[in-house]
Amino acid sequence: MVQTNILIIDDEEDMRHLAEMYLENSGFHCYLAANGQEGYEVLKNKTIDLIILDIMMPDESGFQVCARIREKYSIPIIFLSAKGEEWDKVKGLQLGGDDYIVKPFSPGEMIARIQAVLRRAGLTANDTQSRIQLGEIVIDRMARTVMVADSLVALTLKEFELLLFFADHYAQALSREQLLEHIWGMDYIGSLRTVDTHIKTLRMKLGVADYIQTVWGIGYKFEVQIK
Amino acid sequence: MVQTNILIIDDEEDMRHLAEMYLENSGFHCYLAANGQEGYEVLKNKTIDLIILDIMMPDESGFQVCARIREKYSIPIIFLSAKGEEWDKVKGLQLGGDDYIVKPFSPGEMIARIQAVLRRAGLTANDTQSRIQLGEIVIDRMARTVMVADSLVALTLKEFELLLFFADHYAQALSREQLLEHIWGMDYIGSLRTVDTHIKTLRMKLGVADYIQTVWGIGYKFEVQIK
DNA sequence: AACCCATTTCACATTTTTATCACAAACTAT
DNA sequence: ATAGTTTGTGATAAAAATGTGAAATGGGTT
Repeated sequence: MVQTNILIIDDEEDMRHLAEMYLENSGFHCYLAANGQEGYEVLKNKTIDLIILDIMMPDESGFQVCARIREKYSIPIIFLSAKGEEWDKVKGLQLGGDDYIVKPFSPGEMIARIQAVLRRAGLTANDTQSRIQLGEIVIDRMARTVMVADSLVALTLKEFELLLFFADHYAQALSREQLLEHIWGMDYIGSLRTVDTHIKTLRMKLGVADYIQTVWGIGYKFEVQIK
Repeated sequence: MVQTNILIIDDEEDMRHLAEMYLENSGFHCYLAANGQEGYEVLKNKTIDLIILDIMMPDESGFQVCARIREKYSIPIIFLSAKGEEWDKVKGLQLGGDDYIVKPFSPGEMIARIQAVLRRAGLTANDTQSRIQLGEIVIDRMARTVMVADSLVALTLKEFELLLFFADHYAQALSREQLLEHIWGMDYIGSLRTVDTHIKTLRMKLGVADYIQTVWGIGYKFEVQIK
């Protein structure tokens, strides 16, 4: 079984090593680069499955580096952004299968995002591709079962798909429109509030811990709470 | 009827009994050992077909136990690992036909893995391997016969193929489309509901225990129920 | 042709899921 | 604090999916 190789490009040494530590701990193998130039060298010589790329870097910005990488490679890229202000810029870009993480981030968030992106890219994120674990929740895509704290929870079709979509977009705020479009289909005509009802039942079934947070004025976000 | 004997080596009592329950429910016979030493004793005195071995154990680690077992036996071993961090160690080992399961696992996943490993290991013209046992059901691929609770049950072609496909995709939710495509052929044109009728007759013939579950909005799933 | 059996289709009963509404509660901005 | 939004939720109606008995179809055999 082949290891997943991740290239981290960030000018801050501390951040590089922090990310490396998180990732190595979860069984990924890391290559580090302090700037775009070093990154290109690694890309030339190693097989990289995913790139984590800081946006704010002195010489070339992350966006510039991304553009240059994209000339030759279609490797998924996850952006790291330091401040909230850059979010929308990243959002603005239509990045396809890619994603972005805002600092500071938790190990769990980082791993979840990476797995989600790898899953979308069709790579085997973890060996049992069928299973996703998020906190006390274990989702089995193949069996279409969900276990919460080691006991099986029965979900309906829509509930299951909702949870799966949240898992694939871990820690991202998702609008009702987005959810309806991806789970119900873009031809869905009906009330946005339908989502609310399903969120309600999902919350109930997933138990006391509030995995699904309300993002006021936007929609919902799935995240494992840190106690 | 030939029983498949499985030896479970794990220091945690709860985990031993959980695994035992899962396995006994699927028609396997289990021996339990709390450490390597106890395991060796069982191996000396009993015929074991497969070993489930926890990696993280206080005295001897699972890896050490594995090495000692391998000096004398070539019985397939499935590792149990508790944390993500150990994955890559397991990955690193070239374990041949063996496998590993990451906790927490679902009953379905465990059974599916065991079946897969047994099938791979069974390349040694051992006629027991054309047999698949799932709970009270024993399927003989070669003879194309099915026994439920030790008595022969006559299945039609489609019923048998359906059951076989379920067995080969144990604990997976399968859509009517998937079933039609693989059993009837992808050129099949007709009602999806045809599947329902065959499920109905299969359910009837397999007896009271509900092996075939309905997965609402998707299709069906074959699984031995835990009482 | 008549028969047997497996397979498919159909129609209707039953069950489960989904969508909507109305009102309560929570939040935001002034 | 107050008005105006937005979200939470229980109840209920509507829709969709499944279970099932019976009838129709089809292929092969006597």
